[in-house]
Amino acid sequence: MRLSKASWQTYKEIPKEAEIPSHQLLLKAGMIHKSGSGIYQYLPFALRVIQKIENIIRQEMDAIYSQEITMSMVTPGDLWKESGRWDLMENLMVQFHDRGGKDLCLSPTNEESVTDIFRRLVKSYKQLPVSLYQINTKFRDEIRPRFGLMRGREFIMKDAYTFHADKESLDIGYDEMYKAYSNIFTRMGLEFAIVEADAGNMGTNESKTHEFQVIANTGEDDIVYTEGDYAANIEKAATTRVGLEFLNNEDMSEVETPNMRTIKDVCEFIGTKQYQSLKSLVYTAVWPDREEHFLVMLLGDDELNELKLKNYIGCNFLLMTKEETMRDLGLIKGFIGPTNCSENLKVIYDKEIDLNCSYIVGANKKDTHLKGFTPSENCNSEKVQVDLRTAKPGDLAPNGKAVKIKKGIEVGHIFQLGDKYTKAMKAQVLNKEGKKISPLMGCYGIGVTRTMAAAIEQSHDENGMIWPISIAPYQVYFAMIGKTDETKFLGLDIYKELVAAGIEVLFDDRGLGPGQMFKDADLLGLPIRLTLGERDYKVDGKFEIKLRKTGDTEKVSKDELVSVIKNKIKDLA
RNA sequence: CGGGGUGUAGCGCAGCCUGGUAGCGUAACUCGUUUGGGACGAGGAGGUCGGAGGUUCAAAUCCUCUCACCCCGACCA
Repeated sequence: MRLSKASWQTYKEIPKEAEIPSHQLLLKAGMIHKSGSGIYQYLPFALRVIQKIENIIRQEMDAIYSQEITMSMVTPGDLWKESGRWDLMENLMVQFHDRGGKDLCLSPTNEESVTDIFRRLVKSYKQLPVSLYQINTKFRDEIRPRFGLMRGREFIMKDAYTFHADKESLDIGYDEMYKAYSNIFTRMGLEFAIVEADAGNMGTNESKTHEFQVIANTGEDDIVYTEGDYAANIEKAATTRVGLEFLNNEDMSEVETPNMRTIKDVCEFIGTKQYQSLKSLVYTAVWPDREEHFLVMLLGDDELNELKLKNYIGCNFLLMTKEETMRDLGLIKGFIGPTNCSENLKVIYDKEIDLNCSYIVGANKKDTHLKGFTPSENCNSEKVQVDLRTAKPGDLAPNGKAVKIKKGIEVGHIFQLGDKYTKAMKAQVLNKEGKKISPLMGCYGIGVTRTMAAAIEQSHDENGMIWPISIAPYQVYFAMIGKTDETKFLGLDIYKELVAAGIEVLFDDRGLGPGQMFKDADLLGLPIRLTLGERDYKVDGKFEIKLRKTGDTEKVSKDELVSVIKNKIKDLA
């Protein structure tokens, strides 16, 4: 592309709404425009990145014999009613109706559509497994869109779906997809981690599910990992603590703790370690038809992992219990404990708590704590023990190594769905015995536009983006400095020669000052910058090649240009 | 939805407290000089001050309502 023919505008100042590097740089480099909250226009250079990402995905999907399809973005409400998600996803979906009053929605995901395709297409186990994918626009009316492309409402996603006769086949399909995903993100030049994840509403507890996380400081997810062989999303990570020394079987007594509402205050006052006390949290679990209240007990210096609690309870959502409800349950805020409270309150202990040891807890009495509280002796309610705590650095992973935590951006997620949709939508096939079975499904997503943003988050500097060559909008930024016809002809010649050699070149023939071109080049972050400077060229007849990532430069003569650049491209790949 | 914040030219901001009819920087436009890190000079253009209502002789400014957007939480590729 010649910039003199292109529509491209960069900016010196960036809209204040952009807070993270990818959002700021995409706007500054004129690659995207916002058209509404969480909705963006992709301008030419962004589109080129997107297309490159898509093509890598296509190649890797093709390699595992997944077939590309395109499902409609608008889907009929009837399909969603069959699966039961029409009402369930009401808040996430934009729902509307046509002139005939028929319900429609903008697809936030496509399990229903693909299952519908499947049930019309496949009648026999002999046709299994089936693997289909699409790369398409999704719309999710997110509660809070943010960070530009990182969490948009409209975004591009690759979603793949597989159908299998049995679990064994599903596992094989899942592993293939797992490997394909590894290849995809590796080829994109991204540093990423594959982590054990929480299945959320998508699957059951036995379903395998992994997330692909691009490592970046601005990531929204915490990844708990050890060197080598363990990585899990903090939502899921089940680690254990080390070096705890609990007190044994003390007698229980009341301690006056006026106005000491934090564990820190109480423990300092009594002179114990924070983990020798128990933290009491009150949660209300909500189902469509009922509510239940829970008292969650954790070691004093641990934090609750709400997702673990929600998964254990199996409710629709979880709320902090309201103050008046707490009063009804006999709980005094700041001094809550598992004694003297209502029978309507179910007590759950975190698994790190040794029920036979003694702790400081709230006494459910104003300005009072209990010392020497031993769950097995001083509490008559049922003692349920579950892993509820949030993993911390230094904990031990299942492999016995101490874990660390780093930030990640979830760019891919693979799930085993089971027969949830095939059952609900009666997508059945005949097995060998001629009996109807509901095939097992897997679903596999990649956030294409999010991946573009994640690549920037991972790789940029104060001057702009630094693209991995496999997804850069172009491979080479060719800056031409000089105004004489001679230089212009030379530049155009070189440009044509490079293009003819199959190199992707962005030719800056705008005739701007060198500073402006270099600033734009750095901002756009193409891996290789080629400069034709009239002044220098007259002296030594050479061009300059500079690498965006390292800043290394070298001088090259005209005849070597194509071969040197081709080698650089190879080195960068 | 709860909490916090912002809306004035494409973008970044000042003006608002103490009402008098809008300004700075930058980008974009024209002319000229510049050409290895956003260069300089000159000229011109661009705004229903988010919207509605109210107070007032007079509202960007004060009052009421409303909308949009951003940030913190639940959601997720």
